[in-house]
Amino acid sequence: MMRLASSTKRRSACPIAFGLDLFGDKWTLLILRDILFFKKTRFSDFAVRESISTNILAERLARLENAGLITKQQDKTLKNQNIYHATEKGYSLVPILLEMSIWGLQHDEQTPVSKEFIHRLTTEREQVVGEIVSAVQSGTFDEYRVQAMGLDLKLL
Amino acid sequence: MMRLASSTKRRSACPIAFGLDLFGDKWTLLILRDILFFKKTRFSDFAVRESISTNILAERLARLENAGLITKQQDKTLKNQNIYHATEKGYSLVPILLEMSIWGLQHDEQTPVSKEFIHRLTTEREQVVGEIVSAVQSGTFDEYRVQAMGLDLKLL
DNA sequence: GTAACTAACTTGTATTTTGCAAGTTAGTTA
DNA sequence: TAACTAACTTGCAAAATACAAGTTAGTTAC
Repeated sequence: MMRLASSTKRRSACPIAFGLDLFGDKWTLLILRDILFFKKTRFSDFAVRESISTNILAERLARLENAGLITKQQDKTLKNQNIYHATEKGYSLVPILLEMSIWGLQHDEQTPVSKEFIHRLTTEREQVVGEIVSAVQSGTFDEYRVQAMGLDLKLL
Repeated sequence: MMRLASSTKRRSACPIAFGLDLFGDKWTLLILRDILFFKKTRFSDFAVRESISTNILAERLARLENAGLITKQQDKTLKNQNIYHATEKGYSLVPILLEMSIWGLQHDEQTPVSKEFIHRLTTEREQVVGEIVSAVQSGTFDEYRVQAMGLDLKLL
């Protein structure tokens, strides 16, 4: 009942509006967070923490694939499962997600992240960002969260 | 019919989700764009380009004020008008908006911004970001857009 | 080989949010 | 003082979201 050439809607020539037309909702960036930061690959693993509805998830994944941010491929051995990966265009959203993470960490009074880490974020920001990017790239972000950010694994 | 302590909804401990709970929609960041980048101050000037509905605008402004990102004050001389300004917390969203702008400029094939500027954005990113921040701070962003980005004033 | 199981959706429907048009109101201008 | 205006508010149709349940191709256990 939708999914046109994606060129249908275009509110203005503003680059921010352009982005928001694609990911300006409560869910899209959380799905991308899981794909980009946590290397999740399967339908049933996305935005589980926030309990996304499966119909919304399916719609967003289709939209992201359509926009060229992610790819969907059938698992070679387990053919009833699909594997989602970010494309290069998808990876280009990392800086936005990083800034949003930093902002949230600095303004969420209830964050479970350690005060020390948040302090480092303001005093040695570039250093910390570098660490996060490295951890994400090497696939050790989960460990980094526990060790550097003081998070409990149970908190996901 | 709403507007509770804003602590009502909280999907997860994720800092990105924390941000999205506040500005995860198609309009909030456009209003902040106008306040932060274009120094707009009045109700009827926000997101005009994208023709926001007045009820949505009113609701978002109330939410932003409630969250401490903007302030609302009555104009001293023209008492039928209100003036909105960003707080320090509001200004802290600039990095996110900047990243979103950069992303949009680099991926919107129909952007009216000059190819030269977009090229500079990839080759001398930090330099360009510095220029933008300076232009915004000095209140000359409109001129900067015309001169450096090759935009027509009519495009707003 | 077949019954139970499961990942990945799809469908139906109630609820919420958004969009659009029109109305209101305090304060301003002619 | 009558016309005008900024800043909303209200009413309602349309779209998006949430929640529960159903479907289906493919996998696993026996």
